[in-house]
Amino acid sequence: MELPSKYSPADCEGKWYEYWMKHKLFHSEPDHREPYTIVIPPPNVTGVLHMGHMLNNTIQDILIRRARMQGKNACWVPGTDHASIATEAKVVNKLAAQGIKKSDLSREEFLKHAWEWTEEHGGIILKQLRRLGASCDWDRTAFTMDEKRSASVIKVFVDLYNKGLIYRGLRMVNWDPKAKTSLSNEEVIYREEKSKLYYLRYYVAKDDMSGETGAEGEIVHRDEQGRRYAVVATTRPETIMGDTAMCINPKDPKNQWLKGKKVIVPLVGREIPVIEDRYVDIEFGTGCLKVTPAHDVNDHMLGKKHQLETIDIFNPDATISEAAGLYVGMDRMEVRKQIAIDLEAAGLMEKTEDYTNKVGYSERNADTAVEPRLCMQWFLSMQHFADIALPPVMKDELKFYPPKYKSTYNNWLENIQDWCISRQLWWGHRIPAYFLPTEEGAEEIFVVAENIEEALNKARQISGYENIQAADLRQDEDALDTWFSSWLWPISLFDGINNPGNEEIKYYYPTADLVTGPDIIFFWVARMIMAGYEYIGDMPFKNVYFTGIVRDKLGRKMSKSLGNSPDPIGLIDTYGADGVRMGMMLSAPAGNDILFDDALCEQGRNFNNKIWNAFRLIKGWNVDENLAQPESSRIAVEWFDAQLKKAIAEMDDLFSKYRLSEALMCVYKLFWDEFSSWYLEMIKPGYQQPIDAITLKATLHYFEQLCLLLHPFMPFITEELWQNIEERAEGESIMTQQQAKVSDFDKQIIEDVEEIKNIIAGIRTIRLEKNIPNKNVLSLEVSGNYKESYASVILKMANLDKIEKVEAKQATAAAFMVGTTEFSVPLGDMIDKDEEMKKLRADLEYLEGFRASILKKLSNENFVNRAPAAVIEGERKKLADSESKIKAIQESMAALS
RNA sequence: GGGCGCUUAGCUCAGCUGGUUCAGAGCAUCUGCCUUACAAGCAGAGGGUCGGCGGUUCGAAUCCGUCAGCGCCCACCA
Repeated sequence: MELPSKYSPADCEGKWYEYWMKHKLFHSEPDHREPYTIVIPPPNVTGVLHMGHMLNNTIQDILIRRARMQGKNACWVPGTDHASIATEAKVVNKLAAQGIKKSDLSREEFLKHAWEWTEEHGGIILKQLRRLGASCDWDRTAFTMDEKRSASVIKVFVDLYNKGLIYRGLRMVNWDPKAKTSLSNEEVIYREEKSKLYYLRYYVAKDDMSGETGAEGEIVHRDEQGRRYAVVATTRPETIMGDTAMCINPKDPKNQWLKGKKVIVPLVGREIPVIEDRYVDIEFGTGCLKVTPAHDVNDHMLGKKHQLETIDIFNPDATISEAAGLYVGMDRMEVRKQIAIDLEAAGLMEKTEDYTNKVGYSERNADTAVEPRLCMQWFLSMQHFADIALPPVMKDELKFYPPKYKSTYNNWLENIQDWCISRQLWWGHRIPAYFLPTEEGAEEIFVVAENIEEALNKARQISGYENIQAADLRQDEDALDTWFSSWLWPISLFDGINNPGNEEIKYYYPTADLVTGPDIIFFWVARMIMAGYEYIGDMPFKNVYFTGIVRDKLGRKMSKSLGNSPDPIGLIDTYGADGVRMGMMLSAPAGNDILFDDALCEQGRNFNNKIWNAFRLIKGWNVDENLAQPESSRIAVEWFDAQLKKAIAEMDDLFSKYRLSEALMCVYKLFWDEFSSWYLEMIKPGYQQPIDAITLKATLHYFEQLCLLLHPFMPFITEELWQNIEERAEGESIMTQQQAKVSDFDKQIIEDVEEIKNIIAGIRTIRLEKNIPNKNVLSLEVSGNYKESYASVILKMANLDKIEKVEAKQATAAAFMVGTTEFSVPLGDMIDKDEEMKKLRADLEYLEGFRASILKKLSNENFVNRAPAAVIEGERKKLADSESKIKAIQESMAALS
């Protein structure tokens, strides 16, 4: 068989993925084996693969493939999320491009467009995951809005409502004026922004202009006519139309004179009372606060406390409403500019100052500032859920990797606020609440039920509505927050809501690991834990692996606007899926941000070639059944066995700690350094010479074992090579082979060979320094002890003709030390005495310094008296070693001169 | 304002229940090699007083304090 010298991913990847699919190797059914389940964090149905997905899914695939190769029944369930607000926004934009306005469509018409869009773009991302090699059980592909998942959501809503945990109320919520929907607190991102602080004049109403000077410390403003006014500092002058009070701190000496007065809202001319509340910070601005109960969370709180009127001056799209009386129809941002000009012109603007404050933005509409708005919404009471979800994490029953996120989690749950679950959107699960017809202005009456029939039944039990018909019921227009379906994901995927206690949920739940980003710890992770305990009574997953954020090599977030986000599929085309997977993993310790660089994929690709070429070498050998196994090969085989077992133990430990990049590095070094650079060189027959059967068999076995260890990281090339190690039956795959289990190994031989390697390296260094080609045969002389039983390996690896024990080294030999033994290579007149002397002197100097420092330590009474015996013993040994080395060097120097 | 975390070779990071597995790894760099597995490679080499200062200790990258810089999360100062 003739193999090319470079591995070609394109020739292998598609082929083997199809093979795996054809033989249903990703599919899982409950059986007697231990289950190992991962549910994918469902990407947005219309999304495309980005680097974050690549990282996340590479990790999941590594975990799932490894579990499979350890005899577990591995099940990785894929799916997509309907992402209500994001998808709806995309559909709205697409329709707008076609000249269709959402407001011109009925709900049904809009949903038809949305489904079309979903079907057109849906699942692209899942197809892309196949290029990565993701071994998902595609037969189980789910969608958060498919039939089962939708039924689960509705059932849970009704259940929680019946439990009294869901309620409806008029609250101040975060309002996205672009999407015209409410948002949960978690969906608001605060950004620091440069703005202005406007100081406005609020004249005192019906001012008698008395009170020449107030009490001590009072500050009374007067204009040219002597009229008194208060100054209010605000960042939002456009909301003054909604002012219904001015508030001062009752203890504020500056503003005592305002007590009990009324002031006039500038421009608007309305009189509002001055109220007193200790909420107001005396030190901030002038100590006077304008109160706009409809448009600020704190003002709303003040409004309720002091029974203030609420004037909502905004329309849902944040243009000014009729109620404002001024600037009606204008956008809030425009009004801010205009009103500043008008206030200035009217002499009502005292001054402006530059100011930095935090403005909330919608997570999905990054350019739209969120507006606090009072409206009727549905909420989920969270205290109950916090109570059940906090302890298991704090007690490490459910583990977080890295554990630092426990504090974040704890912090959020201890300050939990109710979850606003309704969204004024159409794309999503419609809230199963049905309103009964009522008189205009009367309190609303509704029933919550899984479907219209049940709703009708419930409605008919309400007095006065015994004869109500389905057509009289009006379902709530709102949809549920996307996360209200995602939080059920680990349960609903196995139909555990609709069909509690079914075989699948019993078998696959709790899942093993969740792999996700820390950015959705509140949105999703915490809420899944809540739903898990509420509905199954158990954790949804045993471990959470938080990945970092993928950044570019300069540490910047990847973003479209920066153009620093590589196209994942393009990367796979260039470096191969295995190369890219390795590139991702090489720099991804759990929880750390990863600084992605193409060079890492290149390293991955290079590693592929290394593996490929090692295989070419082994495959190229001819076996001679009559050939005896050389001693050096016997040692090599024995040594590598230990080395392999050692690495397996290390990897096992690293995997148990979710240190995947270190596990990869471990097998990387095992393959490249130990196997390729040492083992293969030790057993390599001379050019065109045959190899003995025992060594070849062992080597093929080791190669296969290495492939098994590498497979979770690089599935394609390992399958390709595994299939070529020997003839395999159709349907067989490396995927389903079992990796070797951890076992004891010979530590001594590893230690011994390390010493032998040092001797070989010493000789190689001499060759390099003296410019002696590898093919020139040298001899080695030893003064002292060394592991003679390994002589055959040294002879072969260093190309020596003999190793002789001598009393003292020859004057014309280049020497080096390994441990306390001196080795030398006689070089005759090739030696440069001065050069050699210089080197020896430097070594001597270093050793003498070293000895001095130990002597100093050992003569320190405190040290000798207090340090443990073992430590002192160690120091004594160091001293003895250094002294024998010094002696050897002095002898060499004497011989040279 | 509250909380969490980070600072170790040029880069990315490991080590942090104190002492020969303590100064490490990978990449990058430098030197010499196109030696028939691999130049996407081989063989060698150099490189850090572990952010600053103070303390505890016989002994500190490791524990304590403090300062500086960086990052993240939470919070209603207009």
